Amino acid sequence: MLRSHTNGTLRSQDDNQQVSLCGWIHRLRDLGGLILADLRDHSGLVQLNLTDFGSKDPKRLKQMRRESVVRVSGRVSKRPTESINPQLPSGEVEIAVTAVEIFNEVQDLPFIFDAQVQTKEALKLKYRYLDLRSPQLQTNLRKRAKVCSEMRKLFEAEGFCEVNTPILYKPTPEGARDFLVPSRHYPGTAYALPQSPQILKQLLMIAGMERYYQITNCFRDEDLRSDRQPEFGQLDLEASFITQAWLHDLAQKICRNIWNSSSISLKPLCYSDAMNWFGSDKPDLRFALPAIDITTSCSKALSAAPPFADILSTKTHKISATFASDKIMNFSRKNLDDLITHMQNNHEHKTFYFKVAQKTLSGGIAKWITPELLENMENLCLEVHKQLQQADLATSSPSMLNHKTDFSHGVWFVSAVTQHHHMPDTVSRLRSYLGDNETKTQLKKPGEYAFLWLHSFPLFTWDDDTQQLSATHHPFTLPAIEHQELFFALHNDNANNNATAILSEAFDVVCNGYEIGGGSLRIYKADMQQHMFSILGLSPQQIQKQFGFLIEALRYGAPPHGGMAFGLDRIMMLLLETNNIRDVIAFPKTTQGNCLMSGAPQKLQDEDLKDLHLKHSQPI
RNA sequence: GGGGGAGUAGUUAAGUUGGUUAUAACGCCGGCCUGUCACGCCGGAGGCCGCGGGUUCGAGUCCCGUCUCUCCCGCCA
Repeated sequence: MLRSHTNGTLRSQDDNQQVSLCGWIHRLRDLGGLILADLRDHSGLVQLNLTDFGSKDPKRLKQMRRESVVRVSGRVSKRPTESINPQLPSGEVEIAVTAVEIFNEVQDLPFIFDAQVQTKEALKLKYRYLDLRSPQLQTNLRKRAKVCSEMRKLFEAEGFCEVNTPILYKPTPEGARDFLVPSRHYPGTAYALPQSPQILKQLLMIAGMERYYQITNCFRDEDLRSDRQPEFGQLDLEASFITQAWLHDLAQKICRNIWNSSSISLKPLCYSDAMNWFGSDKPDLRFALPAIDITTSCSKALSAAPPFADILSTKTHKISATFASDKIMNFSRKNLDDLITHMQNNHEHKTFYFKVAQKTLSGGIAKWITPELLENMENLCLEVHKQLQQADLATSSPSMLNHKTDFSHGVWFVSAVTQHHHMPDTVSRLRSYLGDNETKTQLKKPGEYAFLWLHSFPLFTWDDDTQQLSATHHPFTLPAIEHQELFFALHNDNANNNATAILSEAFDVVCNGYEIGGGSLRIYKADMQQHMFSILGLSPQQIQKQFGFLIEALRYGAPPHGGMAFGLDRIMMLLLETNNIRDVIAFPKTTQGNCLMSGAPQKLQDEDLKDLHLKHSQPI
């Protein structure tokens, strides 16, 4: 060992000990007759007293610049009482340094990475290894490792076996664009990097593994965001002979373990309720603020109101309302204008408001709201809140409404759309706007997490672009047990009017408005899987070519099975309360998919292309 | 594919209706300083104002193009 102790762990009990320490010079303070420095390693800081050393060897002292990496030898000594630093765990002692070895001097640093100043993202990414020295990123990476290690313990205890599935695999037609790796041996062919190990883990169930898990990276070649990287961590699992209820309990154990809280419960909420109440399949249930459907009750009352004339003239219109009481937020005229502007960025949607104070209506569309309509809206709203209470959702939130008197002060928001099956997403946007203004609204308490088990998703979604049914979850999802007859009654001829009414055995785990995981029971019979592909518009030839091996495998004794996957990056973002995915990944890429540190992706040389049987489509 | 924001010293920023030598803080270099811990004080060096074009007597500033970063929409089960 090059060192005898770690820096941050030295205490007054170590007084007089002879020590060798390694680390980086964190700061150096030359007071003239007294020279002090902080030495940093993973355990923390300790103060070096370099006064004697510096007078003997001023040349080497000069080399001990900030961030040089050194070994020092010396003796632990208690600091004078008046110089104890209570802020520092090792603040009662310092090291009287007698010898210094400089492993590496340091050039002028490209940025001041331990200062409060916010350095530009691009520069930090270029020197990521320096940025990673910051305490915050160190903590984040260590916390991520801790979560993974706890997960491994949990899965081992539950009888799961970790199996590595290949990174070089096969392009899949579902979902996102694949990253492709051209093959050298077979001209014109390519591997794809997996978007998830979905089929492979199902094959492991057919192989009799019974319980598989893997902590692995998955790849999607789509445009990036502050919470999205081209490769991302997944906590993936699959199990045989299980039910959805079993998966719910396992998911709950996983969340309790990660958040280290035994009181966490994944509260069940079905998809249609989520959409009707919150206009979203991943609502943030730290607060209530549900919408009510007033389409039928308000049409007559509002038919004379000019703002609604256009929308009410369409047959498919939908009108919803949400009440935000003064208990949550006292809206100024400016707040309201900001909010309406924020929500109005889609032409098919319109949102209006009116204020209530002491039974008097004012502002916005107040003059078209009749007393009967208002009464009706209050009753509908109370009814929904009652249902939320019964489902144990958002019950501790100050936004819950229990009595008529709760409506005496506040703002009603009325959203109208020309066409929608469920609540308009204006409802969802209104909720997230109010939620995000927590300094004003105080809807969210710090450190609070609201978990949901979203279930009963529709099996299919109608895709207007392709004029076809697509799988809501993925094409391996088992139709809801009670809807399997309906499923087999579907034809592959586009005349499936009631296909979207068929529910599935898919579910999502939602936390604070983020989808952190999802899964399903899977189809385990060949004929059902084949039928599914044909309903989705695949020809028998396509099915055979792309999924023939899976369908064949299902004929050799496939057990009933199901599983799920958790997004590791999202979970870490929630745990560490950051909204940028770069904070939870060691070497992230930019939003254009570049690695500024290494310069990846890199231009290919002609000989590389030749090996891969590729040509540039245009000169580069 | 579309929209918003940003790019000035090593770093973070300021820069007025276009007008002398482009400011400051931190960092760096030199000097002073015996109890600091974001040490302090004095002095100094350091600039293709992202890149290319245009308007103008004159452009960091106005216009066009382009590159990069960033945030959002589309997209991502």
